[in-house]
Amino acid sequence: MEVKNNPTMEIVILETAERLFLEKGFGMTSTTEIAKEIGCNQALIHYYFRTKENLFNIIFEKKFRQFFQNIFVVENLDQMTFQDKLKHIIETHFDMVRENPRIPLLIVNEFSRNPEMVATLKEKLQGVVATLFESLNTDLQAEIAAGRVRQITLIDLIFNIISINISLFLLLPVAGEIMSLDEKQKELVVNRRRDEHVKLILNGIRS
Amino acid sequence: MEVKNNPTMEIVILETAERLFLEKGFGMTSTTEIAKEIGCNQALIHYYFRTKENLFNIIFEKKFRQFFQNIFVVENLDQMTFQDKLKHIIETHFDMVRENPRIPLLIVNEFSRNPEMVATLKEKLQGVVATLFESLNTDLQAEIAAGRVRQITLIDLIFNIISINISLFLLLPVAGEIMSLDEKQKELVVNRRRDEHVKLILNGIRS
DNA sequence: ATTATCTATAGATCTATAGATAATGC
DNA sequence: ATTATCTATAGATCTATAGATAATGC
Repeated sequence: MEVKNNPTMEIVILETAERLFLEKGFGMTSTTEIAKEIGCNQALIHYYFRTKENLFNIIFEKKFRQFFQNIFVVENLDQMTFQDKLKHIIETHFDMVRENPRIPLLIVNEFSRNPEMVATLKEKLQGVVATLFESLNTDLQAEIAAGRVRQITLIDLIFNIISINISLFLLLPVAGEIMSLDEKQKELVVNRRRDEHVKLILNGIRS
Repeated sequence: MEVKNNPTMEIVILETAERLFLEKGFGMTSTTEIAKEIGCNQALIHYYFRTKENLFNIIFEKKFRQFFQNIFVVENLDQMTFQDKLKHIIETHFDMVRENPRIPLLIVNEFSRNPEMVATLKEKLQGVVATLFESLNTDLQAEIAAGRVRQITLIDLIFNIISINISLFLLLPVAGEIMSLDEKQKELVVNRRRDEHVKLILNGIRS
């Protein structure tokens, strides 16, 4: 129950493990490798976190929350039109995924390795986004009633946004290789796609 | 140089390995496990395929080709309008991904494990789809010129289609769990999304 | 004879723990 | 004294190969 005096090593382990788990996944990352990367001995990893599974779960939970809590971090949208709100939401989400491009892959892979983990975590974030979604749904229904937006459920609309944003960063490494893009070109593509996603979603729900 | 007399076991190994690699990935599938699943001894896997890496590469190459060669399997579109062609392409692609929902994950994961593999394979399918794309691009440019479609590159349009279709099947396991959907409900979602994808893409490129 | 399958095993991991030593906080 | 770090190692894999035995094709 003491406050840790020197949490540096614990943090270094967490950061290094996070990087390696995100890069190579659970199965292809060993505690031996984490230790070698840090420059300490392998027993130290287990001293702080007991098991590899435990270390992974701590990191996974953090990343999972980070991703889902920030699905739509949106404030001060009250004055905006529905179109502008949506544009803002798409762009905010896009930027968040750009900053965390490997989390979706981590989650998808972890789900097939251990579905219970996701099952456990989902309860913890139930209702976090509910309020935003409720207000957004009111707007959406109003737009549909006014004939400015075609018949579509909020869930489909949100799924469209998440899908298009996530898959860009999932596919970019492979697509970049196939199309022989260097880093600079990839960045141009990302910026172009950001606008394209807004256009696609906004146009895509017109009536 | 002999014709194999009894290729049954070789095929059984390929099929079992394919299933396990698709389910759990390269790192978390062992040749021991493949053998146990089949009911033979582990040495047999190596007798037929020498190394695990080699076995995986054979399967990966097959899946990679299967996925990219069939990106758009489309025939007899000549009589159709651009809208109908596009609808047909989206639905065909959707159905292909539905039949092979785990290939995208395999490719994305393999790329971060071994980028050279993808680099090697891309050359082999260069130009396979080029002809279709060329004819489709002609149509697209005509539509844009006629003012029926907004300014968009063919590559962005295709990327939109692939993205939205792939991410549904990548995300469905996790999303289904989070939304507590059973298999029947998931199937309903998939059917609903199929129509939604067509609407999204077609509406999304309107001018 | 040749090919397929098996047993056995080498050698390289990998995870986790026990127990020794070094560093740190009173 | 307590906590952090290290060395050493047990025990469980895992991949790959060597060499024995069983099955099959002439």
